[in-house]
Amino acid sequence: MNFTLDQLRAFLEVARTGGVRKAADRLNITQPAVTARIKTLEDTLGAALFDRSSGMALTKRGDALLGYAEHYLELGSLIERDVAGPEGFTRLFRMGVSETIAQSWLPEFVQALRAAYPNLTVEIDVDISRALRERLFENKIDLALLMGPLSDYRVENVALPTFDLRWFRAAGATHASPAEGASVITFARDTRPFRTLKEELLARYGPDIALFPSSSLSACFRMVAADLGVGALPQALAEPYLSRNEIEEFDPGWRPEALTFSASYLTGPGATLGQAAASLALKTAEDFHK
Amino acid sequence: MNFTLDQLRAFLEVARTGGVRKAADRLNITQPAVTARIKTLEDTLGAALFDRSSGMALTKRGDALLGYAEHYLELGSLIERDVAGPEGFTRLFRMGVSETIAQSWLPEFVQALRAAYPNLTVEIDVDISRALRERLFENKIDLALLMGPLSDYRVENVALPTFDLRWFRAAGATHASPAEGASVITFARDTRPFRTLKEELLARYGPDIALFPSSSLSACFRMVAADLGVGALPQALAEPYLSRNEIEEFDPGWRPEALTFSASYLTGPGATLGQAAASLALKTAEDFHK
DNA sequence: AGAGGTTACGGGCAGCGTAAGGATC
DNA sequence: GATCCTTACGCTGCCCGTAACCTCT
Repeated sequence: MNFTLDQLRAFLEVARTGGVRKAADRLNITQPAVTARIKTLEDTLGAALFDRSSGMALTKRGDALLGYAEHYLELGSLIERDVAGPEGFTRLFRMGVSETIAQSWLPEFVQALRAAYPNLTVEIDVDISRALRERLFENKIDLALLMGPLSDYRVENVALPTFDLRWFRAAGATHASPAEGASVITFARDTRPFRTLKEELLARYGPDIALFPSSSLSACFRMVAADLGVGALPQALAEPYLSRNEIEEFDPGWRPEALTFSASYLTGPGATLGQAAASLALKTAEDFHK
Repeated sequence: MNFTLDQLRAFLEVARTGGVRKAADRLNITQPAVTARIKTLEDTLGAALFDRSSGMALTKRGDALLGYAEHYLELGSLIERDVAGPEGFTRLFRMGVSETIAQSWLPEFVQALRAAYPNLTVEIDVDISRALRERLFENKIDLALLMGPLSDYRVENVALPTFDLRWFRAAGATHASPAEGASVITFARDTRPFRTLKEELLARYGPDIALFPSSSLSACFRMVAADLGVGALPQALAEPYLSRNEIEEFDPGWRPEALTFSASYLTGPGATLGQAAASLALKTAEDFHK
């Protein structure tokens, strides 16, 4: 009579999602592996846990196991929280990061994370915030560093320092300005800053302003330097271009509102590491912003 | 972060007994295996659990783990009790049996046990009750079928049918009787029946009665049949010798008191199987005694 | 035919026992 | 030197992923 935590996790995930395939996705293992775990668990317990005839429905015994299994995993995360040391976290930690952060203090953060948890395998996924949100809810990433807090009861948000947006243009292009019809280069379509900026520009200058969204922030800066338009971009990332004299800041009389970021993770058992990493991200970001 | 129930069991046993060696004894594995389990557990938790400098004392973290580990094992036995089926008991079940029972309904009991729990590996150890008692407290056997209830708060006793003792002599040896100085053949030295019988004989017939203790009950019967003395032996085991006309019963005017047996097991988590087996033993014994 | 679950199979790794090696009293 | 605990090592058995198979719609 010896079952493992992995088996119980697989059991719970199948019971919750109602399918072996979905459970396998969430557990990051192959689908036959989930089948095998369930089968082994059923063998060691000597009882059928699922009724396969109508699509993996819980049997009576499976239902009885449900509560115990949850209790088990809770205990596991309590141990993780109260007795495990930093070196105990030997596993994959998947982060989703929006590009603004990836371009600023992400390296320092990863370094700090690896120093604090030396056995952690860190996997980084740079994408737009909307995609990160989805991936977080799908449990495909453990921590998301993205724009704005996520308002969902399942999510814990740690507010990060904001990024001020400033106007930039190619160095010496003294007349370029949105007021004079210059194109505006900014974030990828489908992001919140893009939409608010678009509305703001429409309200201030009418419908003729062209917006060039780019999925790469550094591409934005390079396009600004090449005088393809002016940019409303994070001040914190402009320094290298400014010091190389490729771009210059200017003031058209207003600024887009600052970008708010948060470190967000799903709550519930197993969130210990997400919580710790979010705090560390906040600390790193504060150091970075002086 | 993946620890095993086996690791927690080893941890608990070392913490309780204060030694790796003793823990290994109780867990029925070698001592290096215990070391390895503890080490692996410490590695996966990334924290030292024992302070080796002064003989395996718990560290602060080890102490914190203690309560959680106990809770874990409790949950494990709850699952065993509530969701596992009979086929789930795939393990070694060690029984200690006193010879009287081994000679009577033990085969039927083992058969019934194996039918109820087909995956059980049953190990049988026939010895005198005093030795069985020790082995039970050392956790070297899971169930003891022995004489009399064990009065200890750790032990649960299920009363079994008693065995009446009768007097037997060789068939046709009409004059053999303890009153006429015949030797008395009975149980092994160091058993309770031996002592009470000895006192009784001393009180009734004086110090001249020779007592021949034998460690084998069937040897007792054969010695009686060979007219080496008379026997005070369990009636229930006499039938084959009576029907083959090798021995006969006689009445010297009194009988030793009946033997009381019990199925005894240690209480606590993990006693599910002991409890079930004890009930089954009672049922089998009652059937045997008609 | 396609989606979802199980079975077959080969490779890697973990955990056991035996045997040898410290450390501490 | 005796008593514990740990390390070394070969072996077995488990569990994963790949790939083929089954079954129901």
